Amino acid sequence: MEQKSPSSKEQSKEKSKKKLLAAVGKILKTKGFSALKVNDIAAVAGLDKKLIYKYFGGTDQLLDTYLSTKDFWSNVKGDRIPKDIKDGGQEFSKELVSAQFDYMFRSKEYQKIILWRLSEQRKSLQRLTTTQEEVGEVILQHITDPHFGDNADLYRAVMAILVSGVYYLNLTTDVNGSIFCGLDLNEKSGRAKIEEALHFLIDQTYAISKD
Amino acid sequence: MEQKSPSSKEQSKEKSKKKLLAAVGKILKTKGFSALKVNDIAAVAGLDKKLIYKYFGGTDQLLDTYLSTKDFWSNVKGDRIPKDIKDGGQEFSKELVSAQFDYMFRSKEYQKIILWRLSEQRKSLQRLTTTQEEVGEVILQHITDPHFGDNADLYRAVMAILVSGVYYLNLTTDVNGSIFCGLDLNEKSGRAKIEEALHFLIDQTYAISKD
DNA sequence: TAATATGGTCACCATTTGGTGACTTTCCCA
DNA sequence: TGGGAAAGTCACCAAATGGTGACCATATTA
Repeated sequence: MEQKSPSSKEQSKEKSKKKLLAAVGKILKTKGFSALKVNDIAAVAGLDKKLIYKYFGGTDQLLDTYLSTKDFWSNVKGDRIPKDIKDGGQEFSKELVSAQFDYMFRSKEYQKIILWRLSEQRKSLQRLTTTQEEVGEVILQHITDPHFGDNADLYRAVMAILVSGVYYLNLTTDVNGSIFCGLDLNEKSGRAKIEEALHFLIDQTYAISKD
Repeated sequence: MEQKSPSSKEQSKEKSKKKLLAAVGKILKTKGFSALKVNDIAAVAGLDKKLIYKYFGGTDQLLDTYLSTKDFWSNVKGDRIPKDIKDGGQEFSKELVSAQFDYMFRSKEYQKIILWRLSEQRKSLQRLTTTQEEVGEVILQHITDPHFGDNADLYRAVMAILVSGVYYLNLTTDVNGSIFCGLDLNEKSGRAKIEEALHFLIDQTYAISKD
């Protein structure tokens, strides 16, 4: 396979594409998905909107391309799944949930994408869901289902609640005041309390398999 | 204070106002808050959009009026707070969370408002948050804080997670597939599992105060 | 019953937004 | 070096959307 060195035209084109994709990210982070209009994207990119149609076919395809470049599971899956799990995944579960809680708090982009996914039907967003379910299913079937046996569904339900809680808590801090049940979710102390509770709940769930 | 019987004109006006408010609800339920445009609201109400400006001052005020008529805490607060709580609110907590889980599942309108609140800054939505926090605070301070003592914050954090989880799970069933951690949240069986887990987690949390 | 006030309609305008044809500029290559 | 291909710009159009003045119809009232 020969590697043709790109001409300056091709370089320019790729550069423009990247500018447009970057503009999408910037707008998403700052104003949310509803502000992703052709004119605005082009303006932020400093290019003519015609290029969006030329290079991507339209706004929708640009957004799909943008989303497909994002992989928000790299912070969780793969290398972070340890080989030797002796505790039925207890510590791993805690790490996973904590990582989600922390990562989403820091990544406004991820927050906006999750909100987007709650608001709009879109194949590329759907795919994100599917991927996450698939990754989750591997962990569940290989590690926790065997450990919990008859209670496998209980553990699944607990994780569904905790992960959902992590999502919602991070979504709500941005818009509403950051107070939830009297805890300030923008303060370290408040977030530490949540994390403590997450670990506590997971420990309690694992406790039932040690009767 | 004399009660003037309303003239037929006044009746007509009130009727039109109600039609407009009803149109808001209908659109919100079916298409979400982003579809709440002047033209569409007027069309659904079967009236001229000019009336929105005449009677409410504009779309924003119409929406605020709409939201202020809604009280989504009537299904929880007040009459449902029992007088004689012997268990530190354990059963009451379970009822509360279950009621939320169930109510939100059935009320698409409530779902859309919660999603709206995550998406847009708006005083009337903010007020909803404040009200909920206030109601919650009463319960927390009078019932659970005393019961949990030093662990009061842990209980608060647990409830924050559970309630958030309930919110998110009900939001996600609508848009993404309804599968979460392998559980189908549109099926009775899946929802029963979640409810079981909610109760389990609350029981486990109360268990720490009985060492 | 005639004047007035008000609910309600319609036509119209300005702005925003998505989308495209025609043009210019620049690079590549025969 | 000249012609073609492709990057990039600009002007323009159409539809959607927010907003308003002028008008009509009818109930109330002097």
